[in-house]
Amino acid sequence: MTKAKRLIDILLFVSKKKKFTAQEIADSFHISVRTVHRYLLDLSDMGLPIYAEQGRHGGYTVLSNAILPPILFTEEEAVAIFFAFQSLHYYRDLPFNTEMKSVSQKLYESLQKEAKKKVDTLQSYIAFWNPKRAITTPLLTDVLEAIINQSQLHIQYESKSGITSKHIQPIGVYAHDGLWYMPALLLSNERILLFRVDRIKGIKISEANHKTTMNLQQWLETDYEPQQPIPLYVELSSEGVRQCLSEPHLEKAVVRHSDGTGYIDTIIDQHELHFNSSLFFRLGQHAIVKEPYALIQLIRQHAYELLAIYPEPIEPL
Amino acid sequence: MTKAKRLIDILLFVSKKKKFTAQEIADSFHISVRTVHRYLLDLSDMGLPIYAEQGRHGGYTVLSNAILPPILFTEEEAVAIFFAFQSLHYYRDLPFNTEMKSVSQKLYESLQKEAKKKVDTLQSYIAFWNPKRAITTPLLTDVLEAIINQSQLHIQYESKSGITSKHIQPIGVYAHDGLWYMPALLLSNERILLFRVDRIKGIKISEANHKTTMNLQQWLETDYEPQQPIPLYVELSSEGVRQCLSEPHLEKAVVRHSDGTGYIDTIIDQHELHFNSSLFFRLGQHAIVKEPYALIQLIRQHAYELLAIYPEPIEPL
DNA sequence: TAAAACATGACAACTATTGGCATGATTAAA
DNA sequence: TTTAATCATGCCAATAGTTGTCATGTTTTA
Repeated sequence: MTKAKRLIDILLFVSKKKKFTAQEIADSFHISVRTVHRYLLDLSDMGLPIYAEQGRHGGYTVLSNAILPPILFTEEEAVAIFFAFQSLHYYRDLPFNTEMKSVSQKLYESLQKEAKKKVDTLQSYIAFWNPKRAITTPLLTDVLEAIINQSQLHIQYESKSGITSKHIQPIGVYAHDGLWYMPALLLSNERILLFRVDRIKGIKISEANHKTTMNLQQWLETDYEPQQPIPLYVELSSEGVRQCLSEPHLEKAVVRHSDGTGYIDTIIDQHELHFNSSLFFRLGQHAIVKEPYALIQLIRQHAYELLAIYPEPIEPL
Repeated sequence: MTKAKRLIDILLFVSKKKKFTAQEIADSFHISVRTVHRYLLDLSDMGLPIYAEQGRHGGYTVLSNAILPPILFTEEEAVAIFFAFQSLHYYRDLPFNTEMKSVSQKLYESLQKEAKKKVDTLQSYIAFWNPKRAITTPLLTDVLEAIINQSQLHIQYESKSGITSKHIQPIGVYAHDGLWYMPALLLSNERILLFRVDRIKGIKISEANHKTTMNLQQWLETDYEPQQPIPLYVELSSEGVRQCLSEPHLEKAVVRHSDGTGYIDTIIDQHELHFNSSLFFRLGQHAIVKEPYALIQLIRQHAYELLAIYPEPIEPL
């Protein structure tokens, strides 16, 4: 076992060092240069992408990035990795795409027949679907890099009012429903805004300035405390209950009676009114809003607006 | 290198066989029993969970599942695996949860300081968010197993009309927006329906009957051919364009003028009318429906219904 | 009690690895 | 042009590691 261990040690050493001479290795490991040559030949045979340059100032160069010591996985673990990769299948722009391919290949080759079959089955019966959008996110990788380095950014952003320039400190990125979002601190007024990465049209990286705010986890888990709290009370039919349970921002507030019907009794923010009016419009008689009056008014107003846009036809036929 | 190779061969052999005697290995590999004992000691030292039972009918037993030959990963590849696992972080019920944990641990231990830091950063700046629902999907693993075995199922399903029993042949499962869905062939009338796995309240597995229909990939990629096609024509303000581009089922149909405004000109199915009416209600003046008349009527009708539900208050104040 | 298994030690025979030396090829700088 | 630094490869004796055989124990079950 002594040689194998040595080989692994040297593998790790050289894959990290990238460029070196045989003499250096010999000195580091207290072995002869002749043996180093033999070892490197072995590693090369084992698949390490290494090449040598002849002559003065020559030496060996390893092409791959730093390599981890060999790891033993169980079949189940390999399947779990495939499963996780599967979950990203429907994203269009992804960092680490090439790496995931090479991992898949290495793993798949090592699997035995049955396990290969299991993976194949898995991939044909499980998916993590999200709308495979026509929208591309070409700047995702750049944004990601900037975020990991905690840089501040100047971005060109496409919003309602056209393309504007913004100076921001990103908090992180997250994917949701097939799109990538980036909450960031707007440095001009110290407010946190949410950007869609596909709407970023240009990036310029400023020097890192380490203005620590919150991290992404915190941001995602904030239970946005309503700044202008308004009580919401809605009576639900059983179908209304079913539908509202599928609305992330409301599901926790749904109370269910034994007969299947139920109600919502919670506090929402002023800003959510508009969003909710759209929901309760859709639900119609399955959700009767009792409070707040503002929401009822909003729904009514919407209804009137629409009736104005779509007037009674002259020839109804 | 000869011994290491042997050891790996034996490792794979025994991890697959699980229970065996030293003599069996000796015969299989044409080596002496004494050497087998020595090898097994080596494997045990290397971390293979193996134990021996003494006495007649004794022998060795390997505790882990089948093990893959050692694999070399680059740091980048390890990071890619973490990244993929990250994407599943917001799911509540997942198969392979324990395996993913053990993989993470093995990988993380092998990483060097810098790479560890990189992974840590990654996890605090990237997320794949989906509504971390209160809804649990306890039967997911069972459903999954049934699907992989291509079994037919009798399920207790909670639908609009209460809990009913259905005899189905699942096509697959997929996750979307934090919930798990299962398209399946309803055997009573040969139609394909979509079930929500969290609404399955009970499962009974029938014998596999291999009634091949379509696979999940096909199902997801079907561009549901409209059975009752209706032309849809909508004029959009620039804000309307922006919003409709975020609607998966419409985005491909949005045409943009140079001034930012645009229009939708496509064919939809009769069944999608109701869904669209809700969308275009929300957009109000940002999206003016010109065709079909049925959709306009639906929006008007909705508006009237709501006005009936929420009548003009007696004291408007 | 005998048989079937693991556990471990000793040792000679065998095999693989190592280091040292020699030779050659290639390259860049003196 | 020469020299020094480097990889590449072959040979061989010294050294180190591995193997098989035999011996001796222990544990468990028929």
